[in-house]
Amino acid sequence: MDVDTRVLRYFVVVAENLSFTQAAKQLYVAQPSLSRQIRQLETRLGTDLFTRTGSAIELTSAGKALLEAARRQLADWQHTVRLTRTAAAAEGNVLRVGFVATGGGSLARQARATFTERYPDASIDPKRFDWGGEAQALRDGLADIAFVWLPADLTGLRSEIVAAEQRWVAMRTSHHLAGQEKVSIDDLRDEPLMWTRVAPAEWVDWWAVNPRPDGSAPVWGRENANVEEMLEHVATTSGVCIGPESMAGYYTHPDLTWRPLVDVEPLRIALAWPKDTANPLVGRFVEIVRATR
Amino acid sequence: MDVDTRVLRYFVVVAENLSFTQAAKQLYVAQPSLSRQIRQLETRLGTDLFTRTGSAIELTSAGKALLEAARRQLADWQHTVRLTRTAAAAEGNVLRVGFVATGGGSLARQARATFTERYPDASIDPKRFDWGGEAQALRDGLADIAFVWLPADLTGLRSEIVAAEQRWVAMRTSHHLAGQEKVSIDDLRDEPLMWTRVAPAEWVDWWAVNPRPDGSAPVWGRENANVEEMLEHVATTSGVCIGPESMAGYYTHPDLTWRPLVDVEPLRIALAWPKDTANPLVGRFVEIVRATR
DNA sequence: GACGTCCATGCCTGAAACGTATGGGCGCGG
DNA sequence: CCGCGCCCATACGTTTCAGGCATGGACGTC
Repeated sequence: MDVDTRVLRYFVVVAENLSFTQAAKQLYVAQPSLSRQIRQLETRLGTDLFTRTGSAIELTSAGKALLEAARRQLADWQHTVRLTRTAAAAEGNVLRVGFVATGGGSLARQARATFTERYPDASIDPKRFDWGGEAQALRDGLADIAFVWLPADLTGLRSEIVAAEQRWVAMRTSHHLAGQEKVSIDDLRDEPLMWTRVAPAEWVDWWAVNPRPDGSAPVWGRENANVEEMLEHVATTSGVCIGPESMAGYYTHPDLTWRPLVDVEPLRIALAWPKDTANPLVGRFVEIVRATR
Repeated sequence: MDVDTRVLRYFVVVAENLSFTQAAKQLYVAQPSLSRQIRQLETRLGTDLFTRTGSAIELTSAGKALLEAARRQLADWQHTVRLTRTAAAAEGNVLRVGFVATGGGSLARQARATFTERYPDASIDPKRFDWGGEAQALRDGLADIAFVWLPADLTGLRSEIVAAEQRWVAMRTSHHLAGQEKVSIDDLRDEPLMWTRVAPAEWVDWWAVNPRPDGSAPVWGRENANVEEMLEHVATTSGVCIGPESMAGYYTHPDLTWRPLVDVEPLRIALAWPKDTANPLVGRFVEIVRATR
């Protein structure tokens, strides 16, 4: 009997919520579609997975058995995808280094230089991801190792903090704060702040310093998925954005002015990689970053 | 990334044959469809699984990694399906006993009587399968235990031989061999013999006594999937069929005559069940069959 | 008894898998 | 050297199915 992992995901979410309606919202599908998928799964298995007593639903013993197994099955498949993707890179003696925007900054560049010098047969393949995407990329096998901006979900990964950077603020050059030499978080009280829906809420709040020291909430500006989109918004609207110091150096722009944000904690940058990796270059890169730091 | 187990099966067969064309024949799909499925899998993984050099194809290292994992994944899923289906039966205190045609014969009937007497809260659910389907039914979780006719593929199953039966021949009452009291395998040299494509070739050959003692091959008659279809053919054509002695007693028919087949080895019947079963009734049934034998 | 909540069903649409037909590259033998 | 066969890729039409929307029916609550 064949099955799609999508159906298994559906089943797990329904079983965890014990509600088709709630699960449908969580999965961004319509409730009837979900009902039909689960019903079809039951038909093909030849046994009911839920008891439907009018409004509420409950797991049958078959459903309980499948829930446990489906979770394992999904985790195994994710693992398989990662190993398969990694195998190709390892074969080609390539190390895919994931990062966001400026990633690990100058530390990353130095480490790369040392790496290419010490291992001339190997090559580094930098992979840029959208906000908050580096950690998931490691789990999905789209990168072998990554410079991860904290906070981040590091489940299933090994990691160590390798750098920290002061946070700076970017604004239009004509912005009234551009005249100051440095900016306080309190100065940003009424400034629309760029944000994203592609990263977890925790990530967004950390960058936005939400809540502010005085307990207030930021004013939210335009939504974006990555650094280019963000800076495009900053250069063309009245909003501002916060980024690490290296961003001020790497993303210069005539219409853009960067100023240090003095009274917030700095960005911590971790080097992270999957607990089980088939790429032997990962360990070597970690060594070099450790020595470079 | 989602995937259907069907695609994984496709990939495994292609990888084992190292040929899209051969794999397509084996999977009963057209070759272009197979090519597309694999190509899509590669696209979604973001890495090639085969190197296509004109005619021949070869596994990449990513392909090798996936092959191993996909085999495991498919085995795990089959296992999951079995456990899920079994859970429902175990919950209902039901033991699904698989068999083919007359299955375990009188031994099975006696064992069932003893079982229902000793465990009045439990119930036995007899499940009839087509030729050669009992063993696969155990692996698929469609039965908890089965009387399996040998030869059969018992991979993944525990089993013990519990009975043997003389083989008999059935023919139309007007058939010229119906006059004899017993039949020799040599008498069947020119008689069209019923056969099936739903069971493995090894199974069919064993029943047909192929090759015959004199080295010849049987004359093949009508194809069928189970005992009713087979006997329908025998009663209405000039062909004959071979079955165990109990079949002569359980499937009587005015147009049908059964005669013992004297010079062939008897049918051996095994009691078989999955190595890991969640149904506690399995062990009890095994005990009873052992004591009954 | 009216209303809200939740799951099931009917109908339509769009995507994707499948089959048939065909094209292109490669090797082999005449 | 050319034709032929083998094998994989591509093109196109068809069918199947997942998904969305609208709606019905059962149950609980106020």
